[in-house]
Amino acid sequence: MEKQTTIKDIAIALNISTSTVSRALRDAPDVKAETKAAVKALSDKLDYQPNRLALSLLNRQTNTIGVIIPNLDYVLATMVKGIDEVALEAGYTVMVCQSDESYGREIVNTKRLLDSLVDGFIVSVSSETKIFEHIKKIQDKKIPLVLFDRIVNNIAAPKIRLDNIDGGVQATEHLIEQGYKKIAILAGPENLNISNKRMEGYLQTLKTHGLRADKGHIIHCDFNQQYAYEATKELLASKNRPDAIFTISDRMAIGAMLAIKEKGLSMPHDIGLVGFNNEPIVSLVTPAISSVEMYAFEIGKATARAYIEMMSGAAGMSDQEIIIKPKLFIRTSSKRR
Amino acid sequence: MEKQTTIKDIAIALNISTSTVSRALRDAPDVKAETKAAVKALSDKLDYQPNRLALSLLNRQTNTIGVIIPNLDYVLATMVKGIDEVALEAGYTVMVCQSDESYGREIVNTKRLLDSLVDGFIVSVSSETKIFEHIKKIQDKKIPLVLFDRIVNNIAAPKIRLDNIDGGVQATEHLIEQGYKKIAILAGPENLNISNKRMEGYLQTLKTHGLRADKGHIIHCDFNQQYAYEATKELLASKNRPDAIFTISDRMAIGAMLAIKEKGLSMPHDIGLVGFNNEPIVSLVTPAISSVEMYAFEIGKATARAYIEMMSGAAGMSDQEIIIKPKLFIRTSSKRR
DNA sequence: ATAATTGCCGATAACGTTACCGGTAACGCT
DNA sequence: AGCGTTACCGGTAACGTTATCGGCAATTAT
Repeated sequence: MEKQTTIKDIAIALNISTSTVSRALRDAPDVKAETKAAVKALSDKLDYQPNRLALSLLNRQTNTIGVIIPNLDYVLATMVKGIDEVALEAGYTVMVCQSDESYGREIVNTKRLLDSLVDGFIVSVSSETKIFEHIKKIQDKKIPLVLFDRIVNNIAAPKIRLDNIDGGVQATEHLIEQGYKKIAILAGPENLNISNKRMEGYLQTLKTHGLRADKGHIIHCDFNQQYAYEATKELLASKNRPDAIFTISDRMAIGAMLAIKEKGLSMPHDIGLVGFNNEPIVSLVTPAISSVEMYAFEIGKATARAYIEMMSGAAGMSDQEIIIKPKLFIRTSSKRR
Repeated sequence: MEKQTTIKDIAIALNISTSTVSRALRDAPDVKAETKAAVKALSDKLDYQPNRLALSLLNRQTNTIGVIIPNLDYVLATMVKGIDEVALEAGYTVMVCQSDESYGREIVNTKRLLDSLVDGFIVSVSSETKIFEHIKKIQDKKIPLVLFDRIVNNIAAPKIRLDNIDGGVQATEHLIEQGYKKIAILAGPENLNISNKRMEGYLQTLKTHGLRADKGHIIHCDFNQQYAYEATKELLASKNRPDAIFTISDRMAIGAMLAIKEKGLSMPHDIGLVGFNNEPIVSLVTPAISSVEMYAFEIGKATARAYIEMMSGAAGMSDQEIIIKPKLFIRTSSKRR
């Protein structure tokens, strides 16, 4: 709250002009060595720090990245960590705003950051978002934009995401290989792209192996353990009981596991289970749950790098799509051979 | 990247002065109604948004809160959510920086936000931080500061935290009541205040009931499932095997659970287990783990409220300490009566 | 010796906004 | 007619910083 020391304070104290102080601090060539020394000594003593607001106003850039994410669950927090690491290294400041999976909050956050606080955006859209006018508005203003994880297809921007189809393929392929025949899937909300892609991989793989997905074996439910638990209970009570379940998140896998145990069924013998995300928790429950690693930290880092590259004016970035390959980690819950 | 519409653009287009535009936009009384209407119409059309940098520079305040936290685990992410909610409501923007449990990163983050980007701080220190000069520097500059969760004792600032001692008491009291006699504790790093306070509650309660803590039953380990798993394995193999374990986090509880199961012991019969944080996961594993709820979301909201109160110049805030009471949720892992 | 260069520094404008002061015209009052 | 009041608006300075230009003295080149 106290007024910060400014370049002017130093100038007055040393009886020179602010211009000279500014130059001295930036080590400009046309300043006498002793003047430089005096300025630097005093600026250290007064603990001078340049006012970033003034600089930003002048240069029309803030060196701040606005990151908009739907929540702070394990995966997104890890991605943010990756973004943070690379961005800080490159001298950017990161501003994280959660939309809390709400379309309205996402719009408010976008608007807020848009009034000259950031000079670019890194966005992962909320599961509720179906209209993308606010995202397009960013581009209309020619403000750099990178999309990651939960991307939007019909917007031309660098996109960094997991190969979700391949994740679904790997999980399903593995279950089939282990001899499971009736594989169910617990998917997320219907309009959630990442969920649909994982399911696409699942359906593809079934088809490749001449299997057909029972309609009742495809469940959409909220990204939530409780729903997964209940959905699994129903699945297990149905007449055409599945012998394996692929869930598109680990939280859901744990919900499913609970229902399976409650029913007195054993994994991997009676039921095979594969999750997604490879959260630390999956290797600590019993049985340990097989899960698809999505390299969230890497995705975060790649996202920040793409942003930086775009800022540095690299051409042809606008439709670049970086696709990270997932990898299935096989554990007890699905290994019966 | 395109230049934003400014007040000047509107002024020129309407052939009036910037002063008038400014007044019109702020609904000042001394502007003709039709001028106001024209200005507003054009500003809507051009999608004018005031430049916050210019305003901040002028008013010497940014309406931005710098939040510095050690990581983004479940508890802290929940707290940040609480801070976010209240702060946004009150018109503040929140800037979150993770120190990644590193003293160095914490200092860098503090310095970065200090150069006029925020006008106040909300801080939870990293587990590595033992020197608090960077925190004191904030106060030296008379910049508002609120501490939460992992607070620093010898700094005079509003503090919002859990009653960690009481959490330890509740957990231990419950285990004793259930008939457990040899209760071990898995604590965190030795200099971590929140861990030590929970342990203090544990020790107090043992004493109250005439029990003595075996030295070998007090384990310090990193906030990490893997370490907890190994520590528990050792505990269970020791000659004086405990009949209950209190862990100061749920992640550690799950690590402990894994070791207990591996040893073929049953909960709650052979071993009682109580965790801390009450993360959603604990009710989804088998057996469900008793855990101390710390109301992280509430702590976050209370923190933001304290910050706002302080900013509004309320006197006598400087040493206020808000202490949230925890509550033990009893589940299968420790209920044997 | 004169011209050109170099070394060093100061003044000014600009970034976008608002607070403050001052000014003009129209109106009403005595 | 002369005065004060009101309604409305413009000009200027300021926030902290740097880019640009120009200026002066001292040094070097011709």
